[in-house]
This record gives sequence, structure tokens and C-alpha cells, in this order.
Amino acid sequence: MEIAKTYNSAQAEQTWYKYWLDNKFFKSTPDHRTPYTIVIPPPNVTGVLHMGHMLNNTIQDVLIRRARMLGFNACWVPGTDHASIATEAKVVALLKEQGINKADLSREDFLKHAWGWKEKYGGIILEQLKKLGASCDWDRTRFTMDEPLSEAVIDVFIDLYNKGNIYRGVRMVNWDPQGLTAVSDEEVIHKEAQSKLVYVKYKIEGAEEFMTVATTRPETIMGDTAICVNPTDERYTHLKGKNVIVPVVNRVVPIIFDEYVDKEFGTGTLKVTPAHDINDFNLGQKHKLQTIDVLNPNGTISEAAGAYVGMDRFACRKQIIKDLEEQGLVSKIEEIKNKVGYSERTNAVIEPRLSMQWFLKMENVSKPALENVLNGEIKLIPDKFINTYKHWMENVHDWCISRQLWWGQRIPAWYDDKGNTVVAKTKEEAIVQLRIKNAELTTESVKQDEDVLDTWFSSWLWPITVFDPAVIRNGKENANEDLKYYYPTNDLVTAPEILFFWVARMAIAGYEWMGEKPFTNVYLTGIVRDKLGRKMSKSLGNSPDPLDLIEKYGADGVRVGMLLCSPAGNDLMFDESYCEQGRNFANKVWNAFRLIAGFEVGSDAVQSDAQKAAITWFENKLSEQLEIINDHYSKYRMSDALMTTYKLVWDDFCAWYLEAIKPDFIDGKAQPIDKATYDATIGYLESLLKIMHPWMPFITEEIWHLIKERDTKDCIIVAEWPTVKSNLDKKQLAEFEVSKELVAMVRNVRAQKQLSPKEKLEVIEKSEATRSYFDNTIIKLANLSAFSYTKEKVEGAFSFQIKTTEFYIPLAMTLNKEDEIERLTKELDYNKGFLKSVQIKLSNEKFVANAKPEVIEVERKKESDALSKIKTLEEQLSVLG
RNA sequence: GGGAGAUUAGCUCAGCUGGUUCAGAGCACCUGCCUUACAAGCAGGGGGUCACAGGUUCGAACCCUGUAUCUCCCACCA
Repeated sequence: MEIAKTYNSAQAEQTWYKYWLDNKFFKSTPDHRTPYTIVIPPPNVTGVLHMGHMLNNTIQDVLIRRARMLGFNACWVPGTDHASIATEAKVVALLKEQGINKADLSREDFLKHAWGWKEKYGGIILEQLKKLGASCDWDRTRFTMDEPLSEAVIDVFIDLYNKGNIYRGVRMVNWDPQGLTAVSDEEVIHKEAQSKLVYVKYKIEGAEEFMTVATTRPETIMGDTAICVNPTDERYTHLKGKNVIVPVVNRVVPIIFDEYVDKEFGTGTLKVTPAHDINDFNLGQKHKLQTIDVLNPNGTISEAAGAYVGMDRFACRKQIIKDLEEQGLVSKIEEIKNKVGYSERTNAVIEPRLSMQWFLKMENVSKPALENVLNGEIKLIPDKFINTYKHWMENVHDWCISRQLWWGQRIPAWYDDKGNTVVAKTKEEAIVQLRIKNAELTTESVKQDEDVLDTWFSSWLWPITVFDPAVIRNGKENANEDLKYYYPTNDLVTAPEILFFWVARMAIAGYEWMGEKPFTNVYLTGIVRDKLGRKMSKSLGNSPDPLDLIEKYGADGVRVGMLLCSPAGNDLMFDESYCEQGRNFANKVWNAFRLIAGFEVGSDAVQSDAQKAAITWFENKLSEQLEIINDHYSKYRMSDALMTTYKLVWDDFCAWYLEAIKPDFIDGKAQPIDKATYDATIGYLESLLKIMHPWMPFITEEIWHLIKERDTKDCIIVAEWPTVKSNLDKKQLAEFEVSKELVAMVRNVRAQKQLSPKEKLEVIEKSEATRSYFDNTIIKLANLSAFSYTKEKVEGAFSFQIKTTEFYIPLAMTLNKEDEIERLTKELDYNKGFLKSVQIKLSNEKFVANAKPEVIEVERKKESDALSKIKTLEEQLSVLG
């Protein structure tokens, strides 16, 4: 068999993904096994695969593949999110390119375009996930706007409305003038900005006095309906009951007094613009002020302003400063730093704006979602996020759930022309309900709310509705088989940025409609950053295209690369060199396989002691490391699990085991290997492939099938995860470590060309490694089993066979007696000190009273260990005199 | 302003109850090797006042108190 020297990943990726799909290895249906379920955080349907997805989905795939191998009924549900704002923006932009204006289209026509777009491009990201190797149950692919899922969203709205948790009200919302919609607080990104603080003079009515008011938003002056000062501010107490004249529009407004105003900031006066600032709005409510909205939805100045009408808000700001300056009404302009809110979706500057919106009262529904995270029913990994979560949940605001868009689930609220409102699933039902309130109702006058619901208002149901969208109206006791079997899911892997948007809300929904948590573990990944610590983003252009990376390093290489640098909950500083490391690892594995594939089993070949020792050792080593790997997995320490696997394969298997068992060359010809060694080696290779499989699905499947002919169903993807040996021989492992040191030292000495063979021998004899080797041997001579050591005695010396060269090491070590005494004394002193400390601890009443029994047990063990060690050392010292 | 977390080798990070796993790993770097699985490799090597200053302790990377720097979240002052 001719095997290429370097591993060709692209080919394996194509072959195996299709093979797995065809054989339905990803498919899951309820059966007698325990389920292990993950629902994908649905990527935006507009999305293309970026580094964040890669990280996220690789972790999910690793978890699901391992669960599958552990014998669980593994189900990973894929899907996409309709992402109302992002998608609508994209479709609007696309239509614009075609010369179509959204405003000219009817709602129905626009939605037709949007659906068309979704059908055409909506599946791209899922196809990309397949390239990565994602082993989702693709038959279960869902979309948050699938008919049944949308219906569930409407059911939920109606249910919450009937429970009295949804209300409609005029509120200050974050208005996105570009997207022409309200966005939630969480979708506003505050960025530090350099702003001008303009000091504007307001004339006091009936006096030649002016009041100076500092503002960063002079364009809202036309909306001023009061000036506010702190009642304790002595500078202004004489102005009680006075009015001022607002510049530009010459409106007379009162001076009001409120504790809210900070005396120290600016001039200690605040212009109150209730329509354009949340705090001003609150002040306006409190002091019953008039509200004048000077901005149009698109951010231009409105008719109500009475000046600068139609001008853009930023242009107006510049112009108004100029005009005020000309009128001598600007006393000074300061440069200050403040925070400006930007829309996460469109990056437009957010405008606080009054509008009629639908809200969900959070206080009634959010309690269980908080309690069950605090009591550990739902685990956040890493748990440092619990505090953040708690803080948010305790201060949660009502959720504005309406969006002024067309793409999404339309709010099932209906109005008649008399101002009555009802909530109903269909127009027919709405008419019935409205008739009760309005006897003269005509069918034509019934109008549905124009707005749609926030995207998160559908995705918060995701872990429920992907299985059974009808459960909301049927009730949880009538859930279908799927939901009963798969819910609650096991793990959720997502980014901490959407802990509140999504995770918290899913928890709320889970308890509200299922009475149970939606997931047990929430693994929060970090944010993928570049080497300089900047967030990877399209606009910065610092994000590599994941598909290019796959092409360059192979999917396995990229997967390994991503996870090598991603400790849970920490951001990861991504660098392509990690992928290179991943690819190199894949190649290493490939070559280990090449070596083994080249072995020829000879019927006459006998197993050497070295081979025997190596086999025993590796069996222990494999078990020992597997136990560690399992432990890392159980704590979701993915990078550690991977690194342990990496070192097990590279260092232990390739560098030591294979080197030890590989047959010698005689006359340029590789010797045959005995069957026992060969079989053991194949067995180890198979175990290692299984352990590697979750990380590197393609290469492991490829090699799995190249090792021997297998049945079509005998794939590594469904192979059984190896088990840990119960009787681990720790002593043997420790002894082998000593041998390794010796071998390394001998190799090193051998390589020193300037030394003669005799000199080399001397160096070896005197080396620390040899001494420590014999230290061990003297104590446990009978147990010696170093792989490179053979038992024959040559004239009072042991013969060490290390590769092709032999070294003779005298049995009686000529150690320097003084040195040895010094060493032993030092060690003895240390142990005595250690013993003393343990004993102090154990005699400490407070410690004994407070410590757990196990902790005391550990201390007692330390004490007895130290005692026996001291005894041994004293014996050794007495022998030396 | 409120809260959370971090600071250990050039980089990314481990280090669990304070001590015989205590200063570690991987990568990068340096030196020597194209040796018969692998140069995408092998063998060796250098490198850290554990951010700083105090304290507690027989003993501190680890506990306490300050300081500095960074990151994130929440709120936000015109």
C-alpha cells in the first residue's frame, strides 16, 4: 500500500462527511437510550460563517461527538434565526440596488421578496457548518419563522397578554433612525465620543438677565419645555417662579426645581426636552411638562420644531451652533468626552424617542430563571458569569418587544376605529372580541397592529419549539414524544454577549411554559479577537475567512487550532499559527499511522523485553491520561482536554512508544514485528483515534478505515469511547519516567562528537539520571522494567540497549560519599520541616474544628508519608555512616 | 458612578484545600541534525522578583489590605 507522506485533508473531508450523512449517523430519534441534546444557537439567516461561529460550533461538535461515542442518543438540532432587523436591512438594501423602494411596496410584496431572499441565501451558513464537520441532525433543521414556530410565538404573546404580563404604552425607546425601528437597551452600544458641550444663554422673561445652560444636543432646543435647576443651588434660588425664553423659537418656558440636577456639572442648569431624553422625559412626567417632538423618525427635524424643518439632526446641530453664536447666545464651547449610543444592527446613532410600544413585564416571569442559576440547577461555565447574571436579573427592565418592521411575527393585536384593542390569533376571533366592546363594529374597520415582534421573542422559545411548536397551546402535559424525550437539553454553547438577550430569556421561557429549565450547562465561549486584542469584525477587516482557513489547514487542523487557544469564558486571541499547529498535529498522526501501516508481522519474530515493557507502560499511560481527559471534559475544560490528548499522542505514543517498539533495521531492511506487539499497537492506535475523534473527525475516520477492512456501519463516529483501566500501575509509570530520563541523557551524550567512547561512558556513569536510575533500582531492584533495559549481566555491569548502541554501566556506582550525605541530609531537613508544618496545622484547634474531614484525612496522610520518608532517609544515612 | 474578573516565560494560558506535581505546558526562540514514519520532523538548550507595596503564617503565585494597569457588564450628567 502506497501512503502519501503528507496528509490530504480536503479529500477525507469530502468523503467522510457524505458518508456519515448517507449512513444517518447524525440522525436521532427517541429510543431507549439516554438523550444528549444540544440546540444550536441559531445563526442569523443572513449570516456567513465567521470565527465566532467556528469556535462555537466546533465546541458543540466536540461535545456531541463524544456524547455519541459514550453511547448517548446524541441530538444536535441545527437551524437559523430570522434576525428581523438585520435581514430586513439586507433585503431593503438589495431592493434598493434593484431600484425598488421599500416604501413603494405593500407589506405582502415586501415579504415575498424577503422570503425569496431567504430561500436563496438562507442556507449558506448551514452548508458552511457542514464543511467544518458539524454533526447536526440536519433533518431537524428549523427556522425561527417556520410556520409552526411562528404560530408558537403568537401563542406565547396571547398567553402572556392574557396573564396580564404584556402591556402597551408610550415610552422612551431607543430609536434607530436608519433602521426606523425601536431597539432594545441591549442592542445599543455605548461608545465614548468626543462631543461639544455648548453653553447657551437663555434670556429670563421680563429681565435683562440670562441663564446659561450647557448642552451637547443644541438641535433639540426647539423641544425645550423647561429649564431645571437643583433646589439647593443658591445661584438660582431667586429665579423661583420665573420663566425663560427658549432661543430660536422664542417659547416661554418655566424654570423648575428638581434634585435630579447635578449642581457641579456644567452650569448646574439643565434644559428639559421631554421628547428626546429619558431623564428629561421623567422630569416632564413629574412636572407635567409639555412634550414637543422635534425629530422625524428618520432623524430629520420635524414640523413641530418650527425651525430647521427637514434638516438632518447632525447638520442641524452644526447650523444651530453657528446661528446661536451669531446671535451672541453662546458663551463658550467645551470639548468633552461622553458616551453616545449606537445601534448594534445599523450602527446609526440612537435617538431616544417617544413612541407607542408593546412591553413584557419582566418581574413576574423572571424569578425562576434567576433562582435556578443561583442554586446551580442551571450551570454557567465559567461560573464567574453568575454574578453578572444575578446583577442583571435583579435589575431587569421591562422588555420592549415590538419592532417597526415587516420581517418577523406580526403582533396579534387588533384595533377598531373607536380605539378598542384586543389580542387574538385571527381576525375572526378579533372581530368576535371587538364586537363585545363595540356593537357597531364593521369588519373593514378592524386593523391589525403593523409591528412585528422582537427577534428574541421568538428565539427565546428555541429549545422548546424546535421539538414541539404546538406545546404552548396544548400545554406541557400534552407535549409530543420529541419534546418529552429531548427536553431539557444538556448543553448550550454560546457567547457571553448574549447571556441576557437570549440565555436568560430562554431560561424564563423554559420555566414559564415547560416548568423546567431549558438546558443544564451553559458554556460561554470567549470573543474571538485578533492578535492585538481587537474584536474580529468585518468592518475592521481583521477576520480571516474560516473557509479559507479550512482550505489551507484542513478542517481538523482549524478545529484543533481554534480550541488550542480557547479556555472557557476567556476571549481568545486568535492567530493563524494555531491552525498551523493543528495541521502539523494531523500530519503527525498521519505519519504515525504510516509507520504502523508499514509494519510486517513475521511469524518467527519474537517480542523483546523492551517491547513488552513498552506495551505494559503505554497501557498504563493511556489509561492514566484518558482519566485526566475525561476529567477535563467533565469540567468543560476543552483546551486542557485537547492539550492532554495532543501530548498523549505526540509525546507518549509517537516519541516514546513507537520509538520503543519499532523494529530495527538490519542491512537496510526493516525487521518484521511479532504479532503480539503488532496487535497491541493497532489496539492503541484505535483507542487514540477514538480519543482524538471529537477534535479531528475527518483524519480519524480516514485512518480508522485504512487500518483494516470494516463493515459500512463500523465507523469511528459511532465507535465506543475507550474506558479507563481500573488497576492503574502507578509505580510502573513512575519507573518508566526514570528510564526516559536515562535514555534522554544517553542520547544526548552519544550525540557529543568531541567525546571518545570511553569519555562518554564516564559522563553517563556520573550523570544525575544514572544516579537516580540506580537510586530506584537499589530500592526496587526486583521491579525493574525499563523498556530499554535488558536483564543480562555483563561482567558485573548492566547492559543498556538504547537503540543500536550499547552502554555498560557498572552496577556498583562510585558515588562521592560526601555529596551523597549532603544530598540526603538536605532532603531529610526538608522533610522534617514539612512534617513540622503539618503537625502544627493538625494541632491547630481552629483548623481541626473548621476543616472538612477529608481535608484532615489528607493532612494525616501527609504526616505519615513524611514520617516514613524520614525513616528511609535516616536509614540510608546511617548506612553511609 | 456601580459591579465582576484579570495581571505567572516573548505569546496564549495551567497551577484545584497555602507545603514533595511548585514555579509548569504548548507555541515562539537558540543550537545541532534531511537518521530508514514524519523538516508540517528529531535531539538538546536558554528564558519568569508569579503586576507593585505591605500584612497574616513555621511557610505565600495562592489568604488579607492597599496601589497600578487591563478587560467586561450595568447605569449614565445635560
